[in-house]
Amino acid sequence: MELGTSGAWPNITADPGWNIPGMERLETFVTCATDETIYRCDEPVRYWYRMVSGSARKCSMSPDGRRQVVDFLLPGDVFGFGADDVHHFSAESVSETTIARYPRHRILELAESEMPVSRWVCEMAFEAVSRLQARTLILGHTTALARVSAFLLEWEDRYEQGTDIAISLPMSRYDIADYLAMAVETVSRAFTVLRTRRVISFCNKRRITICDRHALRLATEGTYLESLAS
Amino acid sequence: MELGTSGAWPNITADPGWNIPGMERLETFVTCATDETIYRCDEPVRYWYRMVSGSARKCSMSPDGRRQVVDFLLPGDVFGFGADDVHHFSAESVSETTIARYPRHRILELAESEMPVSRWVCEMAFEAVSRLQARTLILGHTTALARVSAFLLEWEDRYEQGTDIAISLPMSRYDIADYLAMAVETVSRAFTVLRTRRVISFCNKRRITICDRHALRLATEGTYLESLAS
DNA sequence: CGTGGCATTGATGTAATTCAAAAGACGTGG
DNA sequence: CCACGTCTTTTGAATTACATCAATGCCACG
Repeated sequence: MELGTSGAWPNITADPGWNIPGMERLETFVTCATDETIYRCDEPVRYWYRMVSGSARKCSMSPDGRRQVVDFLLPGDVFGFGADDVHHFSAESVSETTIARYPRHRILELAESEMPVSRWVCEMAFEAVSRLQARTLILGHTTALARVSAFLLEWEDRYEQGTDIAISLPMSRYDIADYLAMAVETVSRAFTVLRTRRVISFCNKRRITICDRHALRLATEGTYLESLAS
Repeated sequence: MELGTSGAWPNITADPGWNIPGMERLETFVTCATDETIYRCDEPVRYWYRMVSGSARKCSMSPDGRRQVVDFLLPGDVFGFGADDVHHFSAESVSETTIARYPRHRILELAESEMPVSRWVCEMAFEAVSRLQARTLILGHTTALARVSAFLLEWEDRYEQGTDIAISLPMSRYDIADYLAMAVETVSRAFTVLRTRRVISFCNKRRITICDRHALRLATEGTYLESLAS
């Protein structure tokens, strides 16, 4: 999945449904270092984007300065698209990232004549819907432990790491907190509880292994692992 | 917007982008009383639906019995669609409702040949995305008062009630609680705080007027109206 | 006129935020 | 290589806000 940093690009045939005729002529690749801005809120939508490697976050800023992470983006995810012609969120890279981008108006033109492109746009939208719905269910949990557990299960599910057992969390605890709408300290405490009860273990602070998947699932329901307090 | 209960149906020309050639032959109308099931979770997707009048909710049930309201549906909203062929949520009417429904496979067939239909499907998906994103921002608020205030503002925005000043909340406090992921009592207390501080006023329990829109907006940021406690 | 579902209110315990501080990770430049 | 500063993560103590339990009021409906 890692494609390197720049220069000549191999064909992206790894992503299913990705060899859409006409699309490859529209795509250009860009690379981002960590914490670079991909697009800003209120900016006109010039491109649609597809994650090739790395990870990114989609954010919203409240007038009072609070940040919300609306979505984490992983390879295969298409983002920055929609009916509207201005971005309602900003997007930033979380780690070193490569992104394919497509001029918006040319995609829309192409979608008018090319049915496969049109169908592809639909599929992308459907995927975005299901990702957002999954996210809604996570945020719907009332306790901190349930939310963090649900987040880990979602992340494990989305983050296909090949045969690797450990899963990497490229984002900071702050990012996770802003994603789950809770304080950083609470996120950290939840991780600590899960670790001390041997539900997860740390390779390092941003790499974990899920030891007891069943306990994690129970934790999302708030039944097992009652609270953060011992 | 009220179309009556059955019999001959007028042309639905009120909804923008709604006279799609070929679509009207697919649509049939159904009416629901309050709290009727439109479709169940895990059921195969036979139809896609469009709200004509009334209101509905899309729900998810946790294994432990907790309910989450994923979305409220209002006239114009299209729901129950997606790439998948089983429903991942259930849908129930909140009040007396009329719904237009379209056989799923025939829509998909039609979308293959008819570009306007394909474009329409995209538009519906985009709308669903923006609705879900708005919802995510609401759930992202940390305090109860902020969430309830954000909900009211969203609802006012979506619920176009013509020239009427008051806005009606057809759903129960339980529905709101399950939508905002909080306890019913907390929702009730938030309403009470907003009422006693003259930010909103009640016509009756399910009909309110927003008196101080500015204060409501401030409340979503958690700055004004510090807490539920006096 | 009672019954049952919905809504509100009060009292209490618990869990999460907040404030504060320390420890760990990481890079920079001496 | 180590000292230093900054950022991230963790932990502790105090406070606040929410969930829960319990009770009452409120309608609508039979």
